[in-house]
Amino acid sequence: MAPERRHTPLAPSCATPHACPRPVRLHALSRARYFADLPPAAIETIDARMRVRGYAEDTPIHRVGAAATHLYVLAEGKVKLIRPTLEGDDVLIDVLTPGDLFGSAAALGHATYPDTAHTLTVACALSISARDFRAVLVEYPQVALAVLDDVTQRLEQAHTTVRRLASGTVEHRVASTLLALADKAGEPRGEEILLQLPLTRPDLAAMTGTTTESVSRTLSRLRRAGVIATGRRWISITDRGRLAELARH
Amino acid sequence: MAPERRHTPLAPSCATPHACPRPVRLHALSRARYFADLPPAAIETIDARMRVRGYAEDTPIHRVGAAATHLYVLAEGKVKLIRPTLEGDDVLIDVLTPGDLFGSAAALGHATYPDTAHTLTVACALSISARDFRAVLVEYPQVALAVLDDVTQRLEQAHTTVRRLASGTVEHRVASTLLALADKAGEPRGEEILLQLPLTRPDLAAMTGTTTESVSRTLSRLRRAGVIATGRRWISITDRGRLAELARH
DNA sequence: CGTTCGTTTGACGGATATCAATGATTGTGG
DNA sequence: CCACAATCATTGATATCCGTCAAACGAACG
Repeated sequence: MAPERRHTPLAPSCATPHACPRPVRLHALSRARYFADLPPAAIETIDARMRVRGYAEDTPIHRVGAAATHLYVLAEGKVKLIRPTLEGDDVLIDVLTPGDLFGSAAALGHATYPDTAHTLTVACALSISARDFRAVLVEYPQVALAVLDDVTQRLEQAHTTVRRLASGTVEHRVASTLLALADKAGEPRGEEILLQLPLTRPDLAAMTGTTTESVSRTLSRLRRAGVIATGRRWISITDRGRLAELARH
Repeated sequence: MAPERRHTPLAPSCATPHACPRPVRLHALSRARYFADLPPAAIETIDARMRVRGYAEDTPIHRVGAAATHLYVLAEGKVKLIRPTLEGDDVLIDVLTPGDLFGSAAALGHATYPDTAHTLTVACALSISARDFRAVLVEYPQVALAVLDDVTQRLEQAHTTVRRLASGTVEHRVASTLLALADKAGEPRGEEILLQLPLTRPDLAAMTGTTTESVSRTLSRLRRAGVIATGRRWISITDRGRLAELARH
């Protein structure tokens, strides 16, 4: 079935944690969609108010229930947003990629974070206090508009997720979740699209509202159908068209 | 079981459609959280850029796929946001109450609306073109912050909905959906909380990701347990504590 | 009074959660 | 370099929840 068997095709998380030198910071800032259109001087000003920190793989950046003091902009790596249910199991709300804003509860005067941000890979995030953030928004209205655009887009995305979860069979949900992930964090590898995420079966189950076993069974079926290739903590999409077909019908 | 049987306890939608006189408009504007803190002069300025329209019950305000030209602020009534799945059935994404912003795709440069806004009751909405809206945001940074707060809050809400849909049985989802609705549109009626919404079983099914029949069965069970009282297009919560119990456990 | 729409209930089969065990991959320490 | 432990993934068997089909019922409206 699968042309060949590979081991961990994911690019190694070789970036050194806890090291984000100033050029990297500035680059990250200018790449973040909020600041892309600002003059370099303004970016420097904003940079002065932000702090940078690197995080190792599988590390919490902020935890649910903790005091919400800072906002974050993801500069490098992938981060998952998880929200605990009252029964103890977590739901994977969203996967963040560089440029995404998170921890925005802080800007709202919320006392605590409603969810936990957890690194999937080695990551680097910029943080800014809620007060400073609001000051920047007032000072640069175009930034406020850009942030608003981003959050609105995320809201759309969340609504799409709601639609996804509310409809269809496990196979539908898994297929369309894989497509969404491919769009967000997929990397073309010749014919296939490799999901550059160390996602486990429990992670996928938490995203699709099902169980580890059902996800495994579904992926096995898709693998036998030649639509995807999977391994330990990685998934590659070999037939995007057919996958979209399965998600839709 | 139920102490007494009532017919349509919902307050009649007696407001005259298509009539939103200027004082009502100004009141609505100042009540909308975006403009609450602005001086009256600023509110008048903004009002000048907005148009008002009344809508009859069960009427679309904007349809999915239509050109996204305007944003709306709900001034009166209740509106549901629905998004069609590719299979034809709709998913009820959110229920809007006065003060809520919707149609915000227009502000993002999206060509078309990603969802349909449909009135549940007689309603009144203010509309403003995307261009004018952005102008207002630049002119009044505090408004931009307020709007950002609102959208962020809605994002949180959407994430909560995702969590709800991704976990538990139909009974869990129905119970927690009822609680969310009670918080948003509930009206205390002595001991009980009446949901001031003409929600049908299909509507609830579209919110909880299940079928009309399953919703009906679940509600019947809850009714027999004395937790709620139901009728044609209305639901009342008689034992909020127990309902929360069912949603949690 | 009859029609219509919303709701309820029953029966049945299939999808899926659950329980349980096995297999595969990675990393660790000898 | 190998063996072991730990983690992740897979597969099977079974019970059950829930979606589907079908029919009857009740309230609202003209």
